[in-house]
Amino acid sequence: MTESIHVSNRAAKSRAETPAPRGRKRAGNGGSRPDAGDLDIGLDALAGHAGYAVRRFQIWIFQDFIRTLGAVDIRPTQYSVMTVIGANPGLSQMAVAKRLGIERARLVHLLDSLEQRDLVSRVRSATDRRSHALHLTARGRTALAQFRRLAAEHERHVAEKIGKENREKLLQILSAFT
Amino acid sequence: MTESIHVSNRAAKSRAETPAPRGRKRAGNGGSRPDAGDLDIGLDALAGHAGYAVRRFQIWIFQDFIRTLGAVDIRPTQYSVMTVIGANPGLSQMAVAKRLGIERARLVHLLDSLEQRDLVSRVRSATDRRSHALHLTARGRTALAQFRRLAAEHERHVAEKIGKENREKLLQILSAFT
DNA sequence: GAAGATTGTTGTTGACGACAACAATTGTTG
DNA sequence: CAACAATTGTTGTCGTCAACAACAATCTTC
Repeated sequence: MTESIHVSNRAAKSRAETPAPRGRKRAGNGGSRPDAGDLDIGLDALAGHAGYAVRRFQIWIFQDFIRTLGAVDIRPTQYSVMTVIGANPGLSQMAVAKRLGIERARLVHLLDSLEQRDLVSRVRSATDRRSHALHLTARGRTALAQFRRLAAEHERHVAEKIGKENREKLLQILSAFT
Repeated sequence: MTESIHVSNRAAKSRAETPAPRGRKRAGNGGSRPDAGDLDIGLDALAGHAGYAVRRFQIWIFQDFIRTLGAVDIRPTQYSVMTVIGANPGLSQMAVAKRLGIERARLVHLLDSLEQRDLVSRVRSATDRRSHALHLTARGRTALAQFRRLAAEHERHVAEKIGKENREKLLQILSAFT
């Protein structure tokens, strides 16, 4: 009962041909998305399926995010965690996990990593000694500012890819999920 | 360099509160998406990020797909594989993998599963004995027809969720990724 | 025909979601 | 106030998935 979508920023460069309808040749492209030579395979077979389009789009968008923020080694989930903490200092792990739809068990590892890099700090809450109050470190705050600039650059890539108006329309349509 | 999105169809029913701003109470909801009580946490912190919205939307859409096709135990990737094979009989595994952006190593297991259920058959190609020509079995064809009906029902859920026009606009915007 | 490429396969690694169990701590209730 | 239930952070397990690497069998090419 689980479905995953994984993304990498490495480029594929294979160039194979279907054995059955043999004939065409084409150059490799820079991603895992089917190139023009494959699009004539079942062109409309998956059209009209929102989930498939969204899946492929997400693969692309995560690829670009990871590539654009590659220099600072920050991935989408890490960025979202730091963003939420930065906007709401003192939040508990439980609160962050619920806000982002992350398992709290998963958040533990994410915070371990961010704390090791001195970007986030866990402070025992005085009012509820079970929980940790999460804060960005000074280093984390300046780092997040840089991440935001890179993320904005990534958003520009998205706008270039699907169009500025389409991106805004998309954000509007999906605003209920943010 | 990897990012994942996982989805489950189980319902969450936790109901915790942030320790810092203590006061509110609210009822649990039926999903992992943040409920209204959490939305006031960093409301606009992640707004404007297409990737996050798309991620959350995809989680929802996969949840619904898995739930809607739960009776036939077919998940999105399996459905896409059968759809492509059904529309293009005789395709090689390599061709299907490239078309769907799946690793051929991953497709091996997917086909193992589908072949075990007698939905897909691998036939050694006569022209290229390295490759397998993929076909739907008779059972697979009738099954796929049912899957399609359920998938259509799922698409109706999407339309209910974001609006009929918004769904069509979305499909149009993301048509380049299909 | 030998060297290189392709196809399907197996196995490994890492990220991720879902669960379960646990200690520490709170809250709740009799 | 004292048992009991619930919450929080943590650890560990399981299953899914993407990315790789290596391999045998099989083309392709020179």
